[in-house]
Amino acid sequence: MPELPEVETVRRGLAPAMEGARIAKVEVRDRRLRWPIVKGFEKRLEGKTVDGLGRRAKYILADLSSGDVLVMHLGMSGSFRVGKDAKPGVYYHETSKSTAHDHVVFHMSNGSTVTFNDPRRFGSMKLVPRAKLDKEPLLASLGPEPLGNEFDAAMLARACQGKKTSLKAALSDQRVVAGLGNIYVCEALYRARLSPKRQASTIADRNGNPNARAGALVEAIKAVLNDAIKAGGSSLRDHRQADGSLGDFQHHFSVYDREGKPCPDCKGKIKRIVQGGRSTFYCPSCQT
DNA sequence: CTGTGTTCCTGTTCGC
DNA sequence: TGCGAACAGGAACACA
Repeated sequence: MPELPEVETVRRGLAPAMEGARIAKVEVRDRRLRWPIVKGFEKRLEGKTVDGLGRRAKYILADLSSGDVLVMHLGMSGSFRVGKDAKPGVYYHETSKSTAHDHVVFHMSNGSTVTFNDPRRFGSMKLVPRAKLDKEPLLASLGPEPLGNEFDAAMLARACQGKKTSLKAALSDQRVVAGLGNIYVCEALYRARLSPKRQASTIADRNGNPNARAGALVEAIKAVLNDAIKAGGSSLRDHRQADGSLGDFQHHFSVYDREGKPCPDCKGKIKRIVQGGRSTFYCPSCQT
């Protein structure tokens, strides 16, 4: 659920509380995330300063004064909340009276409390020495950042060259382009007027050079991500921003979760199909 | 190597 | 109203 725009929104929400601040204490209330939080995790963080908060694909990266980087992923249901001077073990933020699923709490020296909540526990936290970050398996095979200058039609076409799989599957593959998930793949394909069922290789010629479809797709991806970040991300279900407010990009969805509703363009019915076990929403008449 | 299917998990929604 | 089934989805992993 949290895709690139949501993760970027979360990063921006955490920055005021964490950047330049020292981690005074770490409480791990449940170590069972996607991978167990390792023994010694807390001690390796306590007393260290967060020099900067960055993002790569759907990962948030906290640069620490110790030379470690804290690599965090929200999984599908992960969220952060920022509070002030919370009482340990009582409650951790004003926006919730419950500590259910509050798995990790960072008490910052500036009085802020940063709480990681994740009901489904698909999220993860891992400490990696900065010098080894480029070798980190979680990050090493990620494709280009879609909002970076280096991501263009030529690069996307090359990544899709010879691919027999669908455009939906290709864009969902983090090795092709990093940070898209089910929602923004659907929305980008709609904006580019390309069918999710189209073979991925058809955005390139036989030499891997981009055609007009590749150009349209790159522009659509960048536009939809920028629009979503501007709106503070989407908040399907209960996904909140770090300050507790709700993003509102879901009100701008053209096709996602709109089965049977009219296409904004041709007014035909939006269709839902299943690809790779996941729902795909698209307009069969506009998207070819 | 490539492409596809399975699995982890729990809150929400839906049909009876 | 209550209850079980279906569904949601990021990404590692297994497998053909």
